[in-house]
Order: sequence, then structure tokens, then C-alpha cells
Amino acid sequence: MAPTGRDFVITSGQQRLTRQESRGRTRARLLEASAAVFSERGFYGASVEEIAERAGFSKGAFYSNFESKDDLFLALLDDRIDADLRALEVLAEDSSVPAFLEFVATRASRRGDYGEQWALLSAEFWLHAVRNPELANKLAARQQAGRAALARVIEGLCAQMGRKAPERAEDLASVILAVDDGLVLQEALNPNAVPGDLRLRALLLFVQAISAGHADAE
Amino acid sequence: MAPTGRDFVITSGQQRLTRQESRGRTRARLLEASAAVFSERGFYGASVEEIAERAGFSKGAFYSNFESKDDLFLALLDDRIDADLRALEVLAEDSSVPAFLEFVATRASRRGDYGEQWALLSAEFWLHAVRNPELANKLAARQQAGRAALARVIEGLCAQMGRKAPERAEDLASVILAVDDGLVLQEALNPNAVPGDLRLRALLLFVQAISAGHADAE
DNA sequence: GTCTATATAAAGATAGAC
DNA sequence: GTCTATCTTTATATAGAC
Repeated sequence: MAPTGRDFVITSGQQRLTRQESRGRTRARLLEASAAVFSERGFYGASVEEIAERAGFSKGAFYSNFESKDDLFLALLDDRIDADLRALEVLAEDSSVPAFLEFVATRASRRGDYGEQWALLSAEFWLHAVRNPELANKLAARQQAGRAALARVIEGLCAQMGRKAPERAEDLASVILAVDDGLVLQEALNPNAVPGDLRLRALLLFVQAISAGHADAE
Repeated sequence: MAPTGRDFVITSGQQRLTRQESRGRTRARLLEASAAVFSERGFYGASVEEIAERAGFSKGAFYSNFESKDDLFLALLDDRIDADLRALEVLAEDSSVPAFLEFVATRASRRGDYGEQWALLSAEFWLHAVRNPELANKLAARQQAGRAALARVIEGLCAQMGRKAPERAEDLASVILAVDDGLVLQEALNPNAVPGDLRLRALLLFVQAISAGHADAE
């Protein structure tokens, strides 16, 4: 279910790999190339052919490493989610408001070279998955993991501030993620429409709500 | 620049139209059919052919009434936006917290038969437009109108509560719209992941922020 | 304005040779 | 595993008859 890719060196790649031989090598290169092509063209705009070419392979090679374009994207998604989850776990253990704000502020850059495009791309795939029940299940499971991890951070934050956590920290996590996703979309369409610091200011609103004991918004 | 469509009756349509003859008639039927097909298949999944067939016409007829699929969608969008703007103007004049909450709660149903799908569809087109500068400009202008209208509602709300309005009510409007968009996406992927009343609860959070005088989140 | 027929193009995916 | 070549499908859009 969870394709890897993170066991392999994804750098320029003159060096000999000690394990997994060339199988993972090609796969890793395709993943790497797909990140670039996806970020340039979007999910629908990116063709398997261009991804394969960019990686220096043919379509045939692509299809012997991935079932489909969807499958490829899920593999890419897993890499990003794993990174996010690890960061959230660290954050949950050592919770503080400044650390939390910094986490959010630096999310894009932490996501690698194409981090700025990632939220957009992710939304595109999200909407694509909505029309495809199988994909929707797979994606929903991954999102639930992210939501739960963020909820744990919120609980840690509450504890650190001496506040009782909201009954359903996951709901607050949902709202925070929603603000982030929504504002990213607005910025993408028109960067002038939204001040760059609005995401952080909105977040502060939630922190204030937590510290005021109104975290459950009721 | 702004295609119409709103001068014509879009209901079942047995009645005789008094003006614009049959030209608008076909156009209106295509618009009507497109709303159904778009909501079933999404923006990318909907083909011009199916839309034309559903309306009882051929592709040729379609292309003599619309420049392209993008053009069609923009026309549809304008209808919805006009409706939203009118509702917001009414709300701005007679502001009250209950009226505001009701406005948000009933937004989907107010949007017609396919209202539930509209937010999803709109997001899909949004992401499509991001990759196309011309479209992006057109869509951004429409969004800005919506944002400004909501900002006026917020200002009315502040006045009615005896609070000074935030310096940039539009920013608060952006955040509110972002929450709404983001939560709709989460619900669409997995209805179980998000309680149905979360959008309203999140909204209450902002109302509380306004009434506490922290509307500018600073 | 509308229709049928078609041009054009590009996509995802597969077959079979190496 | 990888390549070349191809299958198959489907899309947007147009041409020309009526």
C-alpha cells in the first residue's frame, strides 16, 4: 500500500547503490522528475510521457515501475506526508506557541524545491480523488493521519499553556488546515489579494481562542 | 468580457420567451445542462459533447454559442456570483449575527439544484485557472467582488454590534472564505472526517473574535 | 443557428523485441 | 527492466451542408 522511494538516493546519482539495485534507482528518478513536472504543469497537465522523458526514460519504463499516474502521485504524496508527520511528531513532544507558528510559517520551504507548488498540486489531486472512490479512500486515510498528528500538537500546546484541551482537538485541526488550504488557493490565484502574513495572523486567532478557553468554539 | 445568460429564463422552459428569441434559448439550455454535467463529472470530466447532447444539441451548436469550455464555465460562474452578490448586498444592509449565520448555513441550498457540488466545482476551476493567466485574471476579479461584498457585511455586523470594524475587513473576509472552502474540500473527500456543523462553529469563532475586538487578529 | 462529419491532437496504457 | 512502436480512446475544435 505504501510505496517507498525514500530508501534510495535521489541525488545526481553517479554513485553505485549498495542495495535494491537499479530497480529502485529508476523509480526514484521518476519520482524526482515527476515532482518537477507536476509542479510546472499541475496534475492534469503533467503527462506520463513528459515525466518519463525528464527522468531520462521511456513510457515503458514508467509503466514497469508504476501502475498509473495516480499511483505515481500517491507515492510522491507518501514521501511528503511522511516528512510532515515526522515534523509534527517532533512538534507535539516539544510544544510551544513560537515553535508552532514557525512550523506553519516554514512549511513550504521544508517541503523541498517545489514546496510552494505542493499545496496547489495537492488540492488538485484532492479534487481528482473526490470523483474516484478508490482514490478517495486512500487519500482520506492519509489526511486523517495528518489531522490526528496536528490534533496531538494542539493538545500539547494546550497542556503547555496550562489549558484543558478542546473535547475534539481534531475539529480544531480541521479548521486550521482548512484556513491554510483556502488561503493558499486565494494567494495562488492572485497574490495581491491576500497579505502574505495573513495565514499566520489567522493562526494567531486560533491560538488566542485556545488560550481564552474557547477552543471548542462553543 | 462578461457573458450573460441571466436575462433568460433557465427553468424547464416551455414558455415563450419575449425577447432575445431563440439565440438566448439555446444558450440557456446549454448552461442548464452544463450545470448538471459539471456537477456529475467535474470540470475536467465533463465533455463539451456530453453537455451539448444533454441539452439536446450538437457540438456545433455549442461552439456557435460559446467560445470554449472555459468560456461556458465562466458564464455559469457569473450567474452564481451574481446571485451571491445580491444576497450579500441584502445582508450588508440588514446585518445581524443570526442572519449572518443563516446566510452561511443555507448557502448551498440557495445555489440551486447542484449547490452542494458547486463549491467543489468552483475549486476545480480555480485550480485550472491558476495555470492559465488570462483565466486567472477573470476569475480573480470575480473573487475580489465576492470578498469585498463579504467585507461590507462584516463592517455592517461590527456596526450593529457597536464595535469598530477591523482595519482591513477584507482580510477577515478572506479567512472566512478560506475556512469555508477548506472544510468543504475535507467533507467532500470524507464526510465522516468533519462534523457537519463545524463550518458554523468555526464561523462563531470569528464572530467572537469580532465582538471581543480582536477582529484584526493582532 | 444548427447539423453531420471530420480534422487534429494528445492522452493513458500495452505488446513484443532486446 | 527498458525500449520502440502502436493501440485505443477521447477530447477540443472546425468545415461545410442545410
